[in-house]
Amino acid sequence: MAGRAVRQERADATRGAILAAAERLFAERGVYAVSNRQVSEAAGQGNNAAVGYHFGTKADLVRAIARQHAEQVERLRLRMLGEVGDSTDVRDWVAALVRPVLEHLAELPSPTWYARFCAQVMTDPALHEIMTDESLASPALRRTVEGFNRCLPELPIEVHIERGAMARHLILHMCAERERALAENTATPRSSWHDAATGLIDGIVGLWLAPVTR
Amino acid sequence: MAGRAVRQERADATRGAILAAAERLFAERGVYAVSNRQVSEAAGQGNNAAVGYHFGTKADLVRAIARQHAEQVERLRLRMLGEVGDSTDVRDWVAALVRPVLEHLAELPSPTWYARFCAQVMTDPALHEIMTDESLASPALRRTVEGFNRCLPELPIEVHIERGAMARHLILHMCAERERALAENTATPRSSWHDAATGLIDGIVGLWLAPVTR
DNA sequence: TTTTAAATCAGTCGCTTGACTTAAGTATGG
DNA sequence: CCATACTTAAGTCAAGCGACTGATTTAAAA
Repeated sequence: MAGRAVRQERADATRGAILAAAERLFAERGVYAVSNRQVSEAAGQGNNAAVGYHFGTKADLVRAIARQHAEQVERLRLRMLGEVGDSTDVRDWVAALVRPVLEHLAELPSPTWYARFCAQVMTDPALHEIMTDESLASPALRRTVEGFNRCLPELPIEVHIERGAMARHLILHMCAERERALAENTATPRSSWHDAATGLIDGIVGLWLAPVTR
Repeated sequence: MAGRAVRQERADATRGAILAAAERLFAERGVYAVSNRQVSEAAGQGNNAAVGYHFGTKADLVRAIARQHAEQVERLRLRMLGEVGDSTDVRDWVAALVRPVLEHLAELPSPTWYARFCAQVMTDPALHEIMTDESLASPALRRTVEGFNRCLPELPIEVHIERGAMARHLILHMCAERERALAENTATPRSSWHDAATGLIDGIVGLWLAPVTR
C-alpha cells in the first residue's frame, strides 16, 4: 500500500532530476543539439539510457516538461479568471492572457529556463505541435480567449488571426529575452516580472486596438 | 588577369552552394543540430571539410549567410528611405523598418529559408551577437531608427527599449511563421508578403502609440 | 524467508561527428 | 611546357551518439 509509494518516490525523484536537467540544457543549447546521454549525465544518472527508460523518445520528454509548467500556469490563470469575472474591458482579458505566464516565471526558482525552453521548442515544426497541444488543452486558456473575443471590436478574420499570432510571439519571446538577460546578468528594461507584464499588456492592447489598413 | 577570375568563379560557385545548403539546413533543423559534413554533402561536395576550407568555423558561415541577405535588405531600405524623405508620420518610418525585409523575402526564389534561419540564429546567445552586428552595421537601418525616434511621442526610456524589442520580435517571428506556412503549404492570414507587411506595420504602429501604464 | 519486478548500472553495437592528413585535378604565371 | 598555387576528393582518427543487452540493487509481495 504505502510501500509502492516508496519505490514510486525514488523513480519520481529521478524523473524530476531528468526533467530539470533537460529543461535547462534544451533551453540553453536547443533540443536537438543535446543528446539523451548528456541529459542523463546532467541528471546524475550513471545509466546513459535513463531518459529512454523513463520517458521514451525526446518528444515525450519535451511533452512532459511542457505539461509540468502548463499545470502551474493553468492554476494561476483560473485564479485570475475569477478576478476578471465578466469584464468588458479588453485590457482585463489581455492581462488574463499574459499575467499568469509571467507570474509563473516569477514563482520559479531563479534562474529560470522555461521561457527559453518554450522558445526553442516553438522553432521546431515537429515539437511546435506538442507545445500548442499542451497549451490548448487548458480550459482556462480557452475561456480567456472566449472572454477576450467577446469584448474585442470587430476585426476582419485574417487580421484577427494575424494579431493573435503577434500576441503569442510577443509573450513568448519577450519572456525568453528577459529570462536570458536575467541569467546573463545583463540589463533588463523592467525590474520585475510584474512590471514586465504591465509593459507587455500595454503593448498587446495597443496592437489589438490599432486601426486596420484596408 | 582574367585568368584568376576563372578559378575564383569555381570557388565562388562552391561557396554559393555551401551558403545555400547551410541556410536551408540551419533554418530547418537549427544551427548546432547540423554538422559541417551534412552541409558539405548537401552542397554536393565530396570533401567533408569543404565548409572548413571555405568559411572556417560554423560562426563564420552563419555570418556569411547573414551578410549576404543584409546587403540586399540594405539596398531596398535605401530606396525606401528616399521615398519616406523627412516625413513626420510614425507609420512611414515603421514601414521603412518593416517593408524592406518582407520585400526581400518576396524577391527570393520560393521557398525561402532566410526568416527561419534568422529565428534559429537569434535563439542562440553566441550567434545572436553575429546577427545583430551584421544588422547594426547598416547605415540605412541606423538612419531609419533615427528618423523614427524624431517623430515618436516621448516615452520613458525603459518603455522605449521594451517596445523596440517587441517590434524586433514581431518582425522576425511573424516572417518566420509565414515562411514556414508557405513551405508547408498551410494557410496564411495574408496572401502576399506585401499584405503581410501592411498588417505587421498596423500592429507595430499600434504597439508604439499605445498608452503607458504608470 | 524467498520470489518478483521496478529501477538503476555498466557495457556493447554500428554509425556519425569534427579535426586532420594526404592525394589528385586544374588554370596561371613563368 | 612545366612548376606553382588553389581547389576538390578521399580517407583516417578518437570521441560521442542512440539503441540495445544483461547484471545488479532494492523494496514489495508471497
